[in-house]
Amino acid sequence: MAKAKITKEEIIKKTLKAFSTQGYHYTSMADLAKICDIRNANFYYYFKNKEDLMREVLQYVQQSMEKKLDILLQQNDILPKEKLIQISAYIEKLYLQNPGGCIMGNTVLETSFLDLSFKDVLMDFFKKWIHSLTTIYTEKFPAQQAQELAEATVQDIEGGIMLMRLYRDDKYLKNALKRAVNQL
Amino acid sequence: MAKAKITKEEIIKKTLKAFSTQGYHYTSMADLAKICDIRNANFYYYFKNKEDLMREVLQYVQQSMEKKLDILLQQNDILPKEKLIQISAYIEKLYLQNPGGCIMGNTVLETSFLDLSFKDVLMDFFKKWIHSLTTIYTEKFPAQQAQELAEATVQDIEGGIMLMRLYRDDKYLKNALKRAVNQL
DNA sequence: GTCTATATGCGGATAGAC
DNA sequence: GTCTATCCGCATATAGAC
Repeated sequence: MAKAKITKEEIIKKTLKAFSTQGYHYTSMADLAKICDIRNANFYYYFKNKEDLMREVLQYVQQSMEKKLDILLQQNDILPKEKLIQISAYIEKLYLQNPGGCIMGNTVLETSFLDLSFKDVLMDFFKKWIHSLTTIYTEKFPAQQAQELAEATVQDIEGGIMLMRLYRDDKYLKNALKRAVNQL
Repeated sequence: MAKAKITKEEIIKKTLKAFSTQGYHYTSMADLAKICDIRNANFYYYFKNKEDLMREVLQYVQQSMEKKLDILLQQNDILPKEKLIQISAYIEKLYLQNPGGCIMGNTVLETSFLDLSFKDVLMDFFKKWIHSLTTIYTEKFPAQQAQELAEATVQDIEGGIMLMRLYRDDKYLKNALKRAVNQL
Protein backbone atom coordinates (compact mmCIF):
# COMPACT_ATOMS: atom_id res chain seq x y z
CA MET A 1 0.00 0.00 0.00
CA ALA A 2 1.06 3.56 -0.69
CA LYS A 3 2.51 5.70 2.06
CA ALA A 4 -0.17 7.71 3.80
CA LYS A 5 0.25 11.43 4.26
CA ILE A 6 -0.35 10.92 7.93
CA THR A 7 -0.55 7.74 9.96
CA LYS A 8 -3.08 6.79 12.55
CA GLU A 9 -0.47 7.01 15.26
CA GLU A 10 0.56 10.50 14.22
CA ILE A 11 -3.05 11.62 14.43
CA ILE A 12 -3.32 10.17 17.91
CA LYS A 13 -0.19 11.90 19.14
CA LYS A 14 -1.15 15.25 17.63
CA THR A 15 -4.73 15.26 18.83
CA LEU A 16 -3.73 14.19 22.32
CA LYS A 17 -2.45 17.63 23.18
CA ALA A 18 -5.64 19.35 22.07
CA PHE A 19 -7.93 16.95 23.92
CA SER A 20 -5.70 17.28 26.94
CA THR A 21 -5.94 21.05 27.04
CA GLN A 22 -9.45 21.75 25.83
CA GLY A 23 -11.28 18.59 26.81
CA TYR A 24 -13.40 16.24 24.75
CA HIS A 25 -16.50 18.21 23.85
CA TYR A 26 -14.85 21.54 23.43
CA THR A 27 -12.29 20.25 20.96
CA SER A 28 -13.96 20.23 17.55
CA MET A 29 -13.09 18.06 14.58
CA ALA A 30 -12.22 21.30 12.80
CA ASP A 31 -9.67 22.10 15.53
CA LEU A 32 -8.16 18.66 15.19
CA ALA A 33 -8.04 18.85 11.39
CA LYS A 34 -6.12 22.10 11.57
CA ILE A 35 -3.63 20.64 14.06
CA CYS A 36 -3.04 17.56 11.92
CA ASP A 37 -3.04 19.59 8.71
CA ILE A 38 -5.61 17.33 7.07
CA ARG A 39 -9.24 17.74 6.04
CA ASN A 40 -12.04 17.25 8.50
CA ALA A 41 -13.40 14.27 6.55
CA ASN A 42 -10.12 12.35 6.63
CA PHE A 43 -10.58 11.39 10.25
CA TYR A 44 -13.46 9.18 9.24
CA TYR A 45 -11.19 7.04 7.14
CA TYR A 46 -9.14 6.16 10.23
CA PHE A 47 -11.78 6.35 12.95
CA LYS A 48 -15.46 5.51 13.10
CA ASN A 49 -16.31 8.79 14.83
CA LYS A 50 -15.03 11.33 17.35
CA GLU A 51 -15.70 9.03 20.29
CA ASP A 52 -13.66 6.29 18.64
CA LEU A 53 -10.76 8.70 18.08
CA MET A 54 -10.87 9.78 21.71
CA ARG A 55 -10.89 6.17 22.80
CA GLU A 56 -7.72 5.48 20.86
CA VAL A 57 -6.06 8.61 22.22
CA LEU A 58 -6.84 7.57 25.79
CA GLN A 59 -5.74 4.03 25.06
CA TYR A 60 -2.43 5.34 23.83
CA VAL A 61 -1.88 7.21 27.09
CA GLN A 62 -3.07 4.27 29.16
CA GLN A 63 -0.79 1.80 27.43
CA SER A 64 2.23 4.10 27.65
CA MET A 65 1.62 4.48 31.36
CA GLU A 66 1.16 0.75 31.85
CA LYS A 67 4.35 -0.11 29.98
CA LYS A 68 6.33 2.50 31.88
CA LEU A 69 5.08 1.33 35.27
CA ASP A 70 5.78 -2.32 34.46
CA ILE A 71 9.35 -1.54 33.52
CA LEU A 72 9.89 0.57 36.62
CA LEU A 73 8.48 -2.04 38.96
CA GLN A 74 10.46 -4.90 37.48
CA GLN A 75 13.78 -3.39 38.46
CA ASN A 76 15.14 -5.67 41.18
CA ASP A 77 18.30 -3.79 41.95
CA ILE A 78 16.88 -0.58 43.35
CA LEU A 79 15.13 0.48 46.53
CA PRO A 80 11.35 1.00 46.69
CA LYS A 81 11.88 4.66 47.41
CA GLU A 82 13.92 4.98 44.25
CA LYS A 83 11.07 3.44 42.26
CA LEU A 84 8.74 5.99 43.78
CA ILE A 85 11.06 8.79 42.77
CA GLN A 86 11.11 7.50 39.21
CA ILE A 87 7.33 7.29 39.05
CA SER A 88 7.11 10.83 40.39
CA ALA A 89 9.50 12.03 37.75
CA TYR A 90 7.45 10.33 35.05
CA ILE A 91 4.17 11.82 36.31
CA GLU A 92 5.72 15.23 36.61
CA LYS A 93 6.99 15.09 33.04
CA LEU A 94 3.65 13.81 31.81
CA TYR A 95 1.50 16.43 33.49
CA LEU A 96 3.72 19.45 33.70
CA GLN A 97 4.70 19.67 30.05
CA ASN A 98 1.34 20.88 28.80
CA PRO A 99 -1.18 23.27 30.31
CA GLY A 100 -3.95 20.67 30.21
CA GLY A 101 -2.76 18.64 33.15
CA CYS A 102 -4.05 15.07 33.26
CA ILE A 103 -6.21 14.10 30.29
CA MET A 104 -7.48 11.05 32.16
CA GLY A 105 -8.70 12.93 35.21
CA ASN A 106 -10.12 15.73 33.07
CA THR A 107 -12.02 13.27 30.93
CA VAL A 108 -13.46 11.46 33.94
CA LEU A 109 -14.97 14.64 35.32
CA GLU A 110 -16.12 15.85 31.93
CA THR A 111 -17.79 12.66 30.76
CA SER A 112 -18.50 10.33 33.67
CA PHE A 113 -22.25 11.01 33.49
CA LEU A 114 -22.35 9.87 29.86
CA ASP A 115 -22.27 6.38 28.50
CA LEU A 116 -19.11 6.57 26.42
CA SER A 117 -17.03 3.70 25.11
CA PHE A 118 -13.77 4.85 26.67
CA LYS A 119 -14.85 4.68 30.29
CA ASP A 120 -13.09 1.34 30.77
CA VAL A 121 -9.82 2.84 29.54
CA LEU A 122 -10.04 5.51 32.20
CA MET A 123 -10.75 2.89 34.84
CA ASP A 124 -7.81 0.77 33.70
CA PHE A 125 -5.51 3.76 33.87
CA PHE A 126 -6.21 4.64 37.49
CA LYS A 127 -6.46 1.02 38.52
CA LYS A 128 -2.97 0.32 37.20
CA TRP A 129 -1.55 3.46 38.74
CA ILE A 130 -3.03 2.75 42.17
CA HIS A 131 -2.01 -0.88 41.98
CA SER A 132 1.59 -0.01 41.18
CA LEU A 133 1.83 2.40 44.07
CA THR A 134 0.23 -0.17 46.37
CA THR A 135 2.91 -2.70 45.40
CA ILE A 136 5.63 -0.25 46.33
CA TYR A 137 4.06 0.88 49.58
CA THR A 138 3.54 -2.75 50.58
CA GLU A 139 7.24 -2.98 51.22
CA LYS A 140 6.81 -0.80 54.27
CA PHE A 141 3.13 -0.96 55.19
CA PRO A 142 0.55 -3.73 55.62
CA ALA A 143 -1.52 -4.46 52.53
CA GLN A 144 -4.67 -2.60 53.51
CA GLN A 145 -2.80 0.49 54.58
CA ALA A 146 -0.62 0.43 51.46
CA GLN A 147 -3.73 0.34 49.30
CA GLU A 148 -5.27 3.33 51.04
CA LEU A 149 -2.00 5.21 50.87
CA ALA A 150 -1.81 4.58 47.14
CA GLU A 151 -5.34 5.86 46.63
CA ALA A 152 -4.60 8.91 48.75
CA THR A 153 -1.49 9.63 46.68
CA VAL A 154 -3.35 9.51 43.39
CA GLN A 155 -6.10 11.70 44.80
CA ASP A 156 -3.56 14.20 46.12
CA ILE A 157 -1.89 14.40 42.71
CA GLU A 158 -5.11 14.70 40.72
CA GLY A 159 -6.45 17.36 43.06
CA GLY A 160 -3.10 19.09 42.80
CA ILE A 161 -3.42 19.23 39.04
CA MET A 162 -6.80 20.90 39.42
CA LEU A 163 -5.39 23.61 41.70
CA MET A 164 -2.36 23.95 39.45
CA ARG A 165 -4.62 24.78 36.53
CA LEU A 166 -6.79 27.12 38.55
CA TYR A 167 -4.00 29.20 40.04
CA ARG A 168 -1.43 28.59 37.33
CA ASP A 169 1.06 27.47 39.91
CA ASP A 170 2.76 24.10 39.73
CA LYS A 171 3.57 23.99 43.45
CA TYR A 172 0.37 22.02 44.11
CA LEU A 173 1.42 19.16 41.86
CA LYS A 174 5.06 19.30 42.95
CA ASN A 175 4.13 19.19 46.63
CA ALA A 176 1.85 16.22 46.04
CA LEU A 177 4.65 14.34 44.31
CA LYS A 178 7.00 15.19 47.17
CA ARG A 179 4.51 13.87 49.70
CA ALA A 180 4.15 10.65 47.72
CA VAL A 181 7.89 10.01 47.84
CA ASN A 182 8.18 10.96 51.49
CA GLN A 183 5.83 8.19 52.52
CA LEU A 184 8.84 5.87 52.31
CA MET B 1 -44.70 44.36 40.58
CA ALA B 2 -46.58 41.17 39.83
CA LYS B 3 -45.37 37.88 41.19
CA ALA B 4 -43.02 36.16 38.79
CA LYS B 5 -43.70 32.57 37.84
CA ILE B 6 -40.18 31.78 38.86
CA THR B 7 -37.62 33.86 40.69
CA LYS B 8 -33.99 34.33 39.85
CA GLU B 9 -32.96 32.44 42.95
CA GLU B 10 -35.19 29.50 42.08
CA ILE B 11 -33.57 29.30 38.65
CA ILE B 12 -30.14 29.30 40.24
CA LYS B 13 -30.99 26.52 42.66
CA LYS B 14 -32.63 24.37 40.01
CA THR B 15 -29.94 24.78 37.37
CA LEU B 16 -27.17 24.11 39.89
CA LYS B 17 -27.88 20.41 39.92
CA ALA B 18 -27.75 20.09 36.15
CA PHE B 19 -24.53 22.07 35.81
CA SER B 20 -23.07 20.05 38.63
CA THR B 21 -23.79 16.72 36.99
CA GLN B 22 -23.34 17.47 33.31
CA GLY B 23 -20.88 20.31 33.33
CA TYR B 24 -21.07 23.74 31.74
CA HIS B 25 -20.86 23.12 28.01
CA TYR B 26 -22.79 19.92 27.94
CA THR B 27 -25.79 21.39 29.76
CA SER B 28 -27.89 23.16 27.14
CA MET B 29 -30.31 26.02 27.67
CA ALA B 30 -33.01 23.60 26.52
CA ASP B 31 -32.08 21.20 29.33
CA LEU B 32 -32.25 24.02 31.84
CA ALA B 33 -35.57 25.29 30.51
CA LYS B 34 -37.11 21.86 30.94
CA ILE B 35 -35.82 21.58 34.49
CA CYS B 36 -37.17 24.98 35.45
CA ASP B 37 -40.38 24.46 33.50
CA ILE B 38 -40.01 27.73 31.62
CA ARG B 39 -39.26 28.65 28.00
CA ASN B 40 -35.76 28.82 26.70
CA ALA B 41 -36.05 32.54 26.03
CA ASN B 42 -37.05 33.42 29.58
CA PHE B 43 -33.53 32.98 30.87
CA TYR B 44 -32.50 36.03 28.93
CA TYR B 45 -34.85 38.18 30.93
CA TYR B 46 -32.98 37.28 34.13
CA PHE B 47 -29.46 36.71 32.81
CA LYS B 48 -27.39 38.30 30.07
CA ASN B 49 -26.33 34.92 28.69
CA LYS B 50 -25.40 31.38 29.68
CA GLU B 51 -22.04 32.44 31.05
CA ASP B 52 -23.73 35.01 33.26
CA LEU B 53 -26.13 32.38 34.58
CA MET B 54 -23.27 30.03 35.36
CA ARG B 55 -21.45 32.81 37.15
CA GLU B 56 -24.42 33.41 39.41
CA VAL B 57 -24.80 29.70 40.07
CA LEU B 58 -21.17 29.40 41.08
CA GLN B 59 -21.42 32.55 43.16
CA TYR B 60 -24.36 31.07 45.02
CA VAL B 61 -22.30 27.98 45.90
CA GLN B 62 -19.28 30.07 46.80
CA GLN B 63 -21.20 32.37 49.09
CA SER B 64 -23.01 29.51 50.81
CA MET B 65 -19.66 27.86 51.46
CA GLU B 66 -18.11 31.08 52.73
CA LYS B 67 -20.97 31.80 55.10
CA LYS B 68 -20.94 28.25 56.44
CA LEU B 69 -17.20 28.27 57.03
CA ASP B 70 -17.31 31.63 58.77
CA ILE B 71 -19.98 30.43 61.17
CA LEU B 72 -18.13 27.20 61.89
CA LEU B 73 -14.84 28.94 62.56
CA GLN B 74 -16.33 31.55 64.86
CA GLN B 75 -17.41 29.00 67.43
CA ASN B 76 -15.17 29.61 70.43
CA ASP B 77 -16.47 26.89 72.65
CA ILE B 78 -15.42 23.83 70.66
CA LEU B 79 -12.18 22.06 69.89
CA PRO B 80 -10.37 22.49 66.55
CA LYS B 81 -10.93 18.82 65.83
CA GLU B 82 -14.65 19.27 66.28
CA LYS B 83 -14.60 22.13 63.77
CA LEU B 84 -12.84 19.86 61.33
CA ILE B 85 -15.49 17.20 61.83
CA GLN B 86 -18.21 19.74 61.12
CA ILE B 87 -16.51 20.91 57.95
CA SER B 88 -16.15 17.32 56.82
CA ALA B 89 -19.81 16.69 57.43
CA TYR B 90 -20.70 19.78 55.40
CA ILE B 91 -18.47 18.78 52.50
CA GLU B 92 -19.78 15.25 52.56
CA LYS B 93 -23.36 16.45 52.43
CA LEU B 94 -22.51 18.92 49.68
CA TYR B 95 -20.71 16.46 47.43
CA LEU B 96 -22.34 13.18 48.17
CA GLN B 97 -25.92 14.17 47.63
CA ASN B 98 -25.72 14.43 43.87
CA PRO B 99 -23.83 12.34 41.34
CA GLY B 100 -21.99 15.36 39.96
CA GLY B 101 -19.52 15.70 42.80
CA CYS B 102 -17.95 19.14 43.14
CA ILE B 103 -19.23 21.69 40.64
CA MET B 104 -16.30 23.97 41.43
CA GLY B 105 -13.59 21.40 40.71
CA ASN B 106 -15.45 20.12 37.67
CA THR B 107 -15.75 23.61 36.27
CA VAL B 108 -12.09 24.39 36.83
CA LEU B 109 -10.99 21.39 34.78
CA GLU B 110 -13.61 21.95 32.12
CA THR B 111 -13.04 25.64 31.54
CA SER B 112 -9.67 26.75 32.90
CA PHE B 113 -8.21 27.13 29.39
CA LEU B 114 -10.97 29.58 28.46
CA ASP B 115 -11.32 33.18 29.43
CA LEU B 116 -14.61 33.07 31.28
CA SER B 117 -15.98 35.61 33.72
CA PHE B 118 -16.48 33.18 36.59
CA LYS B 119 -12.87 32.17 37.05
CA ASP B 120 -12.47 34.50 40.02
CA VAL B 121 -15.42 32.86 41.76
CA LEU B 122 -13.71 29.49 41.46
CA MET B 123 -10.49 30.95 42.84
CA ASP B 124 -12.32 32.56 45.76
CA PHE B 125 -14.00 29.27 46.61
CA PHE B 126 -10.82 27.24 46.95
CA LYS B 127 -8.93 30.11 48.54
CA LYS B 128 -11.53 30.39 51.30
CA TRP B 129 -11.65 26.64 51.82
CA ILE B 130 -7.89 26.27 52.06
CA HIS B 131 -7.63 29.31 54.30
CA SER B 132 -10.21 27.98 56.72
CA LEU B 133 -8.46 24.64 57.00
CA THR B 134 -5.14 26.40 57.47
CA THR B 135 -6.60 28.36 60.38
CA ILE B 136 -7.68 25.15 62.07
CA TYR B 137 -4.47 23.25 61.43
CA THR B 138 -2.49 26.20 62.77
CA GLU B 139 -3.62 25.24 66.26
CA LYS B 140 -1.37 22.21 66.09
CA PHE B 141 1.19 22.90 63.36
CA PRO B 142 3.45 25.83 62.44
CA ALA B 143 1.95 28.19 59.86
CA GLN B 144 3.83 26.95 56.83
CA GLN B 145 3.09 23.32 57.57
CA ALA B 146 -0.57 24.05 58.32
CA GLN B 147 -0.91 25.76 54.96
CA GLU B 148 0.55 22.82 53.09
CA LEU B 149 -1.60 20.41 55.05
CA ALA B 150 -4.69 22.40 54.14
CA GLU B 151 -3.76 22.34 50.47
CA ALA B 152 -3.09 18.61 50.62
CA THR B 153 -6.46 18.02 52.25
CA VAL B 154 -8.36 19.89 49.55
CA GLN B 155 -6.40 18.08 46.86
CA ASP B 156 -7.10 14.72 48.49
CA ILE B 157 -10.82 15.47 48.61
CA GLU B 158 -11.06 16.78 45.05
CA GLY B 159 -9.10 13.84 43.69
CA GLY B 160 -11.32 11.58 45.76
CA ILE B 161 -14.39 13.02 44.10
CA MET B 162 -12.91 12.22 40.73
CA LEU B 163 -12.30 8.58 41.65
CA MET B 164 -15.71 8.42 43.29
CA ARG B 165 -17.34 9.40 40.02
CA LEU B 166 -15.17 7.07 37.96
CA TYR B 167 -15.74 3.95 40.04
CA ARG B 168 -19.13 4.93 41.50
CA ASP B 169 -17.81 4.29 44.97
CA ASP B 170 -17.92 6.92 47.67
CA LYS B 171 -15.14 5.36 49.72
CA TYR B 172 -12.58 7.63 48.02
CA LEU B 173 -14.27 10.78 49.23
CA LYS B 174 -15.10 9.34 52.63
CA ASN B 175 -11.52 8.20 53.23
CA ALA B 176 -10.21 11.62 52.25
CA LEU B 177 -12.53 13.27 54.76
CA LYS B 178 -11.42 10.82 57.42
CA ARG B 179 -7.77 11.60 56.74
CA ALA B 180 -8.50 15.32 56.99
CA VAL B 181 -10.00 14.91 60.45
CA ASN B 182 -7.27 12.55 61.63
CA GLN B 183 -4.63 15.18 61.10
CA LEU B 184 -5.62 16.59 64.46
C1' DG C 1 -42.64 38.70 32.54
C1' DT C 2 -43.71 35.08 29.50
C1' DC C 3 -44.72 33.55 25.15
C1' DT C 4 -43.89 31.95 19.82
C1' DA C 5 -41.05 32.11 16.18
C1' DT C 6 -36.83 32.30 14.29
C1' DA C 7 -32.05 34.02 13.18
C1' DT C 8 -27.50 32.34 12.84
C1' DG C 9 -23.65 29.64 13.36
C1' DC C 10 -21.17 25.55 14.45
C1' DG C 11 -21.10 20.80 15.59
C1' DG C 12 -20.29 15.86 13.77
C1' DA C 13 -20.78 13.18 9.97
C1' DT C 14 -21.53 11.49 5.00
C1' DA C 15 -21.49 11.18 -0.34
C1' DG C 16 -18.99 10.60 -3.91
C1' DA C 17 -15.28 12.43 -7.21
C1' DC C 18 -10.44 11.89 -7.91
C1' DG D 1 -6.28 7.87 0.93
C1' DT D 2 -7.50 12.49 0.29
C1' DC D 3 -10.33 15.80 -1.55
C1' DT D 4 -14.78 19.15 -2.09
C1' DA D 5 -19.25 19.84 -1.09
C1' DT D 6 -22.90 19.44 1.78
C1' DC D 7 -26.45 17.45 4.99
C1' DC D 8 -28.68 17.91 9.24
C1' DG D 9 -29.34 18.78 13.95
C1' DC D 10 -28.56 21.39 17.89
C1' DA D 11 -26.49 25.26 20.17
C1' DT D 12 -27.06 30.17 21.96
C1' DA D 13 -29.40 34.08 21.40
C1' DT D 14 -32.82 37.69 19.67
C1' DA D 15 -37.30 39.98 17.89
C1' DG D 16 -41.39 41.22 18.98
C1' DA D 17 -46.37 39.96 20.20
C1' DC D 18 -49.16 39.46 24.27
